Amino acid sequence: MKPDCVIRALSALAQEHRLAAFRLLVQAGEQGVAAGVLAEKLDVPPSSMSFHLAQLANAGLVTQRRESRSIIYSADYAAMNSLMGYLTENCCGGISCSENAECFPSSQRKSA
Amino acid sequence: MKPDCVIRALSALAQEHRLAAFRLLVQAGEQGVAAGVLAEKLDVPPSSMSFHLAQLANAGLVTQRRESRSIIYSADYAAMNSLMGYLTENCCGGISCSENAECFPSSQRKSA
DNA sequence: TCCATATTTCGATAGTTGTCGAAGCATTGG
DNA sequence: CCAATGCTTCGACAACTATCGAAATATGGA
Repeated sequence: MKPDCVIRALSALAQEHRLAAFRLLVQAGEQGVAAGVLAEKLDVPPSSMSFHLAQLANAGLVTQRRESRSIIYSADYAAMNSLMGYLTENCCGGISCSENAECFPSSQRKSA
Repeated sequence: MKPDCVIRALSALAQEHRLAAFRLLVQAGEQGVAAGVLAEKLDVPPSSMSFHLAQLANAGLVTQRRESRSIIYSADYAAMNSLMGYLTENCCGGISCSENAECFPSSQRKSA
């Protein structure tokens, strides 16, 4: 993961509403959550939510897909793993935990 | 670690010069690095460097101590571990790597 | 004491970010 | 084809952030 990309990912998560949204998406797993549902759960106007989701998408931390009228967002676990890997390697003394633990959706956790 | 504190830590790291400075501090270990040395290594004016170091300190990611005329900054591994723990628990599907791996200064790594 | 060194604080300024209503676009149902 | 729904884009504005020179503060040595 390039430093530039790391900065964007960290910036994306370094905001109250975006961190909260991302947590919800991680909990939701592959199934994802619609933009409107996130807006309602976080009590944020749709246009603001859209702005924040765009930032998360730009950082590569979430993916989006249309499903009928809704746009469903999902956490990108691979991107989050990359970020964690970078932080572990470069900001944590270099002890890697990605060798023996990866980040997975909670749905996989339960079945694993 | 409180969400508010997480946001501050992420914000602190979400900046080119600060991320670079923190990486250098992590590499340096307990010994730390003087503010002026960081400024020179990163090619940033002293006043700018001071501003960034204050942000890292405010986020609790670094500690400072005076040593003669210099102010020595050191990475706070415990704070970084807390951050990693929060991210692992809340943004990563909940698979914890802090159970079997902690973040330590590179000096400890070599001797461990 | 006086000067040099190391760093921070202050102040001005440019740029970026967050907010949110209004308007626009895509999709579905009548 | 029209209206309703779901979401995004646009535009304006306030708030925050980064930058950096100049001045202030702290320390150590002559």
